[in-house]
Amino acid sequence: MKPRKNSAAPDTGRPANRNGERTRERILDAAEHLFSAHGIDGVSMRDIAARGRATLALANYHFGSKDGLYRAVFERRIAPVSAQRRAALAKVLAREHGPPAIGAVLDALARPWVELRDSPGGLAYTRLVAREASDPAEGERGIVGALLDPVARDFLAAMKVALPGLSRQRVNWAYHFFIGALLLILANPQRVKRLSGAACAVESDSAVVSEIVQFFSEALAGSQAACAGKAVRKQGRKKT
Amino acid sequence: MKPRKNSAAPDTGRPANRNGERTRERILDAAEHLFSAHGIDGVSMRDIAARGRATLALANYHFGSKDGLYRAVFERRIAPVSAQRRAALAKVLAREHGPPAIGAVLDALARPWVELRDSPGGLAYTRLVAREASDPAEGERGIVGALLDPVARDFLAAMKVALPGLSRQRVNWAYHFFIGALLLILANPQRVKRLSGAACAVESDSAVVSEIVQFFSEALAGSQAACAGKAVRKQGRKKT
DNA sequence: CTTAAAATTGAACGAACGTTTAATCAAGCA
DNA sequence: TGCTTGATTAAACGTTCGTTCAATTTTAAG
Repeated sequence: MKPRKNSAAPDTGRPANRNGERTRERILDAAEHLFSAHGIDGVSMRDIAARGRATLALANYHFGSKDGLYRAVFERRIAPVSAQRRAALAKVLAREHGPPAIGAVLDALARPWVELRDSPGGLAYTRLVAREASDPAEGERGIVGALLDPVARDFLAAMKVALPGLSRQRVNWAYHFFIGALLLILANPQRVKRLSGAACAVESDSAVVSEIVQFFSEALAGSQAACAGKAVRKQGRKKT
Repeated sequence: MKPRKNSAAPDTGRPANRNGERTRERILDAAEHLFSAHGIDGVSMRDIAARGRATLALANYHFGSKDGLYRAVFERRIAPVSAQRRAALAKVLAREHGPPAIGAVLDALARPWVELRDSPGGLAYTRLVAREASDPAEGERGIVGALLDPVARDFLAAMKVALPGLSRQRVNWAYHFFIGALLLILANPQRVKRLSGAACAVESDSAVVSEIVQFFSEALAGSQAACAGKAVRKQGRKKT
């Protein structure tokens, strides 16, 4: 009678009511949009149910609680985008001659998110992820830690490989600065438009992510070259 | 009987109840802490009043409404920190020989915020500002636009002066990337700690802001040098 | 001391909140 | 056809929300 559980993989033998799946997704769409715009505490279950053309009780029936619905919104899209990021990273790391280019790593890190924005609801989802990752109370919910951190660690490791000349501290900081820049642009591009107007074309997400990747790539490549130069000048080795 | 108005400057002839001012500040302290931790919708007026050792009705008496209290929290600290930032910027721009150093501009931009964190409640305030600036609905409230944007435009102009070799687009993007990195570190350093552990010392705010300033300074100085080199090589002028 | 304004209180208002319950509907299977 | 099970509904649960009001206390001034 009562699922009351997140059925992330409904691969049970039961065919399950197809109509039920469709309403489930309608509610998820509504929740995704409203949560991303106003946060989990700024939206009521009634608002979500109404926007998803469903009953209040039905939303609780499918997701158990408001917190369950919030988590389900994240879990719905995380697998595909994480797979895309991992695949892009693997392709970058597959190069055999020399360390991977830092620009390619950063692109694999950010591009899947911005490509997600072209799909319906994708824009709202990226804003929701940005909101959650910036929330000081994020650790209590554990969503970021469970869904985003594993992939993040892979990219951190890849960045260290791509930047052998930089210290671990430097690479770590660079990662977090990069994520911070990306999240702010994803979450609130309105202020960029307000302050910079025509000087920054916020409309094209793809162009924006290219700008971020290029900026940080040049910064890190330059920093690594400077450090290598210092090392060569000081120690007289590492001529490869 | 009823003030119902924000008395930002209580310079009326009336001395006003001294005890009233103290409770006002107690309520503001409580609101600052709770709003920064859970957002405006994640906290009730009752929670705030209780933490400020005041009555629920008293909080509404002093600030009119929940939204008024939220705005009052921002307005209480914005003047000093903005003055500090403007003073620091003026000192940087006062140098007569050559354009100002970009690192000094960025330091004047970020340092007052991190210094604010040493005062009681300052840490909560910076997190609250970061939360508000990252909120997609920030434009509707207008707090950022009214209190933060004016100073931001001054720093944007100063950055263009400090980086004459870079295009306006590039400088604008750099500003927003810098703010994004800064806001994420201010709002949620827990994830940095979780992912990078001992590699990133999040404990010292001053060290963190130095790291950000250094990273972006080197990136921008390097980018400008590269562009200048290209220009010299291509066009053969601008030898000063 | 008197008095008016400011500060503070307890109590209540109606509305909205998340959650639950019991009943009904729709479908696949025996 | 009956039966089982998931999907869906209307209604209500008790709680908490922001706001308001009338009354009281505190303060500063005449």
